[in-house]
This record gives sequence, structure tokens and C-alpha cells, in this order.
Amino acid sequence: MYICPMHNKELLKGTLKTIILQLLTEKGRMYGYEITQTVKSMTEGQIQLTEGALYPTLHKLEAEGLVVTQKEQIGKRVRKYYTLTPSGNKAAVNKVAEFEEFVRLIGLLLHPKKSLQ
Amino acid sequence: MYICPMHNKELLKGTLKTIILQLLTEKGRMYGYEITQTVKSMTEGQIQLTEGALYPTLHKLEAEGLVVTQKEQIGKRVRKYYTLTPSGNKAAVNKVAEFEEFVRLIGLLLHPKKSLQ
DNA sequence: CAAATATACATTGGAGTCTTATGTATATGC
DNA sequence: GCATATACATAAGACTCCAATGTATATTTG
Repeated sequence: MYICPMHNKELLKGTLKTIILQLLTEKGRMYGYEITQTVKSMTEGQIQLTEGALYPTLHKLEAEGLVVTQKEQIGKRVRKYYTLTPSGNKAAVNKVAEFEEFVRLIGLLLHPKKSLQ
Repeated sequence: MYICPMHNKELLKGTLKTIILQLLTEKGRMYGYEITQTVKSMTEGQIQLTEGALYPTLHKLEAEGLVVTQKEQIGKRVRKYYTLTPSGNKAAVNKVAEFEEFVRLIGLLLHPKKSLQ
């Protein structure tokens, strides 16, 4: 996914939708390129989304009815803004909760000594 | 991976090697079936490894020189025990550290409000 | 002002990981 | 005797993401 300095890229699989939905929850409205730049700056340059991962995922989210798009003319270029739908909002909350639960479960396996972390 | 009640199975991708290496670090010596049962009990039944994921991964770890095997006759059945090699030990430490870093980075994206969690 | 870089969208082929299904065989509990 | 548990293994396919490529405009820099 993400060109990134992290060695284990597979770890990041499955988090892309969660990341996008959560960012949209916070920012309200974003376009694709903006998402890549925001993720890069928020992660100290460690996670850099690739277009080959990002755009197909955005299109999937749209097809699933979790986001809607508005095109906006900027000079001669067109930007495509994405906004969460109500079901997209719910999905964002669920996905983040699922991620937290995932981290907790893996923590049980990786840090059994630390009583309850 | 892993048949499991978690809804977002993709989240777990990329963690299997890390889990196996870490378990071997703790337990010293394990066989495949034992790994599936240990993971199940340690995660409250939430993560259940499938053979289709586990065995190919164990074979890969062996091919990479991170584990070695000893077969043991138990009655008429044969158990295949896996033990970490020195490079397997290093790999375990690295993988767990990578996972921690991954969680930290995703945390930057998902919990921007919590100062430094 | 030309070239490089940044902005901005998008698609395609392929790699890698896991799931589902299947196969084989022994052991145990009811 | 039959179901379930133990114990290994492989194969076909789904799914996600990466790398490469393509198009086009805008800005920076030498």
C-alpha cells in the first residue's frame, strides 16, 4: 500500500479504509491528493499513500455509499472532494473501534508479561 | 487470515509471522496445532488461526532459516516442533518493534486529539 | 524561459497474504 | 460406532495493495 520507510508493509494492509474514513470525520471534506499529503505530514513522513491504493479505495467507498463526491473547478483543474454520508460516519466509528480491538488482541499475544498493558 | 469473530479480518494481515515468532520466543518450542490453540486461548477465542495460513507460514519461516524443526513421535502420530534460530530470535525482536511502530503511526492518524495518547 | 517538481486525477498487471475447501490419519469421549 | 479433537498438509481463489504508467495543469528554480 503506501510507499513507506516501514519495513513490514503488510502490517498496514486493511487500515487504508479506516484511515480515510477517520480523516474525513475530522476534516469534513477532503480530496485525494490532500489525503496523501495529510497522512504524510501526520506520520512524520513514515506513511505515504500511493495512488494505486488510494484512488481505487476511494472509488470503492463511494460505491459502498460511505462517501459522496463533489467536483470543484480550480483554475483549469478539477478537484474531487469526498464527504462522509451518514452510513460513512457510522462506518468510521466502527472501523476505528475495530482497529482498537485488533490492537488490544494482538497486544495479548505480543505482551503477555505486561499485566494489562 | 485466521477464522475469527472480528469483522475486519484484513486488519490482521501481516501479523502472522510476528505472532508466531513472538510465541516461540516465549514458549521456546511449539508445534503447529499447539500454536493455534495457544493463540485462541490467549485472545479470548477471538483469533483462530487456520491451517491454510499457519502451515505455509511455518514452512516459509523454516525456508528463511528463522526456525528449525524436530519431529517427535507421539504414539503413532508425528509432531513437528518448531524452535527459533539465532536469526529467528533477532527477527522476533524486530517484528515486534515494527508492529509497535506501526501502531504508533496509525495512532497519530486515528487519535490526533489525544496529545501523545 | 526551459526544465524540474508539485498538484491532481486515474488505470492496469502483478505480488503477496490469507480463506475456503479438501485430504490423510490417529486418538478420545460418549 | 460416531462425533469430535488432535495433527499434519496442499491447492484454488479472493482480496488488497504496490509499482508502473498515463494524462494534464501549476509552480518553482536555475
